[in-house]
Amino acid sequence: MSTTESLIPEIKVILFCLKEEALQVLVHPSDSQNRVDFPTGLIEAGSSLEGNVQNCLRKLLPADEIYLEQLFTYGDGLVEQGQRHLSVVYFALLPNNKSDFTHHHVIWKPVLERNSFPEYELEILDYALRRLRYKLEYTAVGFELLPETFSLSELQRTYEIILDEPLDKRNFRRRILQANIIEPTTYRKTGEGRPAALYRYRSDAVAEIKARRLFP
Amino acid sequence: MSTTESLIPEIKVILFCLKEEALQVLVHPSDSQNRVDFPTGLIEAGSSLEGNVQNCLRKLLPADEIYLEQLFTYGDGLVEQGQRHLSVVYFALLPNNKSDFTHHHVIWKPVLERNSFPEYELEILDYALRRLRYKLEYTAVGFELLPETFSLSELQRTYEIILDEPLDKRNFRRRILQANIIEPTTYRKTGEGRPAALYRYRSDAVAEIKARRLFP
DNA sequence: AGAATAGTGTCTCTCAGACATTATTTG
DNA sequence: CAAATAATGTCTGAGAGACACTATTCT
Repeated sequence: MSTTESLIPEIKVILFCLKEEALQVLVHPSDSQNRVDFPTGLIEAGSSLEGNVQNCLRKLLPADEIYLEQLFTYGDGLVEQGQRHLSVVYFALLPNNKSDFTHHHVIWKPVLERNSFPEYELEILDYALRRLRYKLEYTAVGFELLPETFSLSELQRTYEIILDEPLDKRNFRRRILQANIIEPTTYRKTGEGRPAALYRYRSDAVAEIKARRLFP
Repeated sequence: MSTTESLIPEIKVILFCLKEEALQVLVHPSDSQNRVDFPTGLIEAGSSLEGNVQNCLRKLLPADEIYLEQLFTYGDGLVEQGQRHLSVVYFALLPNNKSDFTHHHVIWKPVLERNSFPEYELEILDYALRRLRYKLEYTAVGFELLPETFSLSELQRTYEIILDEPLDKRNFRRRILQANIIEPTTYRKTGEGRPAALYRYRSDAVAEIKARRLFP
């Protein structure tokens, strides 16, 4: 009942990225054992919540305008130094061609290495993952993890990694194409096999997807 | 950029209820025109966020343990008296047999009377409504607006009011029954027509529904 | 008997999932 | 021409939506 306790409003970001055939998250490594932590920042009253998150990320990596979504606000999370935190948690997606940077205070951790995470962080991570998987199904948010143009095979692989299950090639293509959110570009050759057509998502589909966001 | 501005964390509740064949929300009526406001409370560091919301509601009405769900956290909402608010918004559902109370600072307003609400409140309300409708589809949350036992017709009517569209009787019953979340009880007679079977939801289905909550 | 509401079953069409072969490029 | 990856179409089963009549109670 001590109303004298101060309540510190902060934001937290769960930033996902595809690296080395695995879904990874950005964390601050910690001195001892597995006390990793997600990037966190005090909320500055000067700008919007999303703005705060973008600012927080800009300090850690050289990418701007990242896909963001509010996840949940936790009020009874960590009690540290006798102070309570009110954490507004976001999740964010970083295209994999922008994930190669080095900043000595953050590293990538595969989400499947579950014992890298303390209990509380794991809970948040699981929830973020559920949301990501869920959105993937109805909103095709997978693009946000890829460069501007990509092949259907790459996109399918992205889905498979996130969902952690194999998908049927023909059914996948049918679904994606008839969702009418991507459009073809030109060709590209890799060293191996038949060249794949490259797609990008339709610029007007972005707005459409935003509008489809039931959970902004 | 003035970090000196203080940021006041608060909670807000959008409480829905079924009254007079309409979906209504609880608001503080305001002196002039249409400046209604949703119930709001400062966050006390002593208890959880949900606890804070329940406390806030207990001050306004004689009902306990109400269905709650976190909606969204707004950081750039109202700027009042030079202070910014950080509003964690919840939505809540009140069974219609508990909605008859009088408290001089709150009233019920039908959600369809859209011009009763100022712009910002309307935005929040719309979002809450979308979420409610959405959850109704996959989680059968409609029960939370009815007394403990109810007929299938009453349940269907509830759905129709919330979704604001007529539903087919046979399809509705099929869907609800095969979802396996309600069980029959005994009969009751109304003055009119054939008596309807009364149902309640399966107590073990409550846990199931909670588990199905993708968005806690 | 008439008014009022409860309760019940079938058909059709669309969509999701399983599934194997051909096409194009490189070395 | 062998290896590697891209691209393509059909069938089947399940579930959603449209639809009309019979059953039980009350006055």
